[in-house]
Amino acid sequence: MFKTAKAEATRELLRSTALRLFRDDGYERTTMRRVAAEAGVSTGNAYYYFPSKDDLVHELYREVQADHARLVAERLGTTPDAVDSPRPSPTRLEDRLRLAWQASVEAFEPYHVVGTELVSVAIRPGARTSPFSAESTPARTASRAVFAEVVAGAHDVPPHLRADLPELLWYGQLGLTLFWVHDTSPGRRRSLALASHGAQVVARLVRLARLPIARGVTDDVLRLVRLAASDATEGSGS
Amino acid sequence: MFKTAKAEATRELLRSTALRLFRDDGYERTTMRRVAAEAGVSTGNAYYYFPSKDDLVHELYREVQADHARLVAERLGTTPDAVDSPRPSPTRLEDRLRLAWQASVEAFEPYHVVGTELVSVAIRPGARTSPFSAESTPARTASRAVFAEVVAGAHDVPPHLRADLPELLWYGQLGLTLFWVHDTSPGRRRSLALASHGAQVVARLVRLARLPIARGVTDDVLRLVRLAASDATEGSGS
DNA sequence: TCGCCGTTTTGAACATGTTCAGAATCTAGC
DNA sequence: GCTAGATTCTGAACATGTTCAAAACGGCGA
Repeated sequence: MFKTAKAEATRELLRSTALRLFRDDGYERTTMRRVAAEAGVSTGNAYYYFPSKDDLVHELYREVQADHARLVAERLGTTPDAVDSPRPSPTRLEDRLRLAWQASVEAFEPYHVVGTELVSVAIRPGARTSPFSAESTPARTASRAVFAEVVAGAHDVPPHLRADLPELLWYGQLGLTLFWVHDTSPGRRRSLALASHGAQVVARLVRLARLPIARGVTDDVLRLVRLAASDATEGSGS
Repeated sequence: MFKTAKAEATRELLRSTALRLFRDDGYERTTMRRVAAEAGVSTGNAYYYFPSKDDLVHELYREVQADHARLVAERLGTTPDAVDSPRPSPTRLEDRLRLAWQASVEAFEPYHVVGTELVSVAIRPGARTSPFSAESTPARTASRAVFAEVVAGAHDVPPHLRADLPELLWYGQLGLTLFWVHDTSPGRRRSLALASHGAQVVARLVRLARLPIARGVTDDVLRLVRLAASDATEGSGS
């Protein structure tokens, strides 16, 4: 399917229309009929390209995720064309993490009205739109890659943490998103504060993890993370 | 409304019918029409008692929450009638916490098929069925009370942690539930393991928090928890 | 140009969540 | 016992997500 150029155009028109309506009017008021009508096609045609409304939400999810990744790459100076780098990219974990988490708040901001549904839809396990499902592995991988880069470029992360820390930070991102959805403070100030203080705490804990006394608990935490991480990959096999 | 005894009976019949159907057939196949039909009343009548399908899911949420609280109370020996206590209730945080978290996996088990929707519905901020919303404060408070009791009866929790630790453990419960929803291992073995190892990690961290070196990061974590905790109470004011 | 076949599009139809005007039933006061 | 008013219940109607049989379109070989 989607062979011809016209088909691709129709699909893209539907996609952008849906995203605009989601952004401006929220989830419920964005009717499949309305999306189709505003795109100038029939209702059935929308379903030809997007099998369900959830799939349109999934497009939104991917868009926002991509925006976040782009924003972080820019600010970490990871973009290939580093022509203009007004300030050098930070190398401390705390700074890099704060930057990544706060960037997510910024990237998500235009879609705060649909945030709820975004999360609600994203959380459904069966749905192929869930970030935990096997079929959306690319999106999930991309999301985790952000934090892999955060850790990779930090000079103050001990070697034995480098492999699993990104996963842990990704869970933090999940929690931050959950908080953000419920955050009604102006400018999402509380979410930004949570991101900032969260980064500080993580950095301190990582620093502490170097000490011999912390060795035991560190190992335990890593084991726990690995246990949790194998969930999605193993659970969805059916 | 719901003045007469017959009305109360109808309401209860609808409630139990819905819960049974949710448990046996899942969310989607439990139609409002079907609930009404199997309860022997008209569709409209179901809406007289439960304004939306989400409200029926909310009943399920409350039921499961109550089951969890009851189970934990039994095993911690907190029940008023402590006539038969085969073994003394544990006083170590690790044991109490493991018990509480693992009990949640047990209590949720019958409803694993609807787990997804349970979480999905529970997470919606606007909805009065959300555990974060002001209107379901009782359920949320009850849920947190479980962990307040876990901490209260533990002999190995330093004083400066006692106030905020329950909140933190409640977040852990949230995470565990999220994991459980996606857990397809037989007997939910992975979730039980996560609960067990999680309890171990928490206990070790708490032990570590006594040391002077950990003072700084401990304070930061507590600040973070308080920041996160004020979310629900403040955000829902509108 | 014509006809074939895969691709794209249509609009009616269906099931479900939800609303609502009114019918049925019950209770209280006489 | 009887009526007025509140409570409880009904079933049709509506909007929306989704499906599907069939129409329209488009390119390609004869």
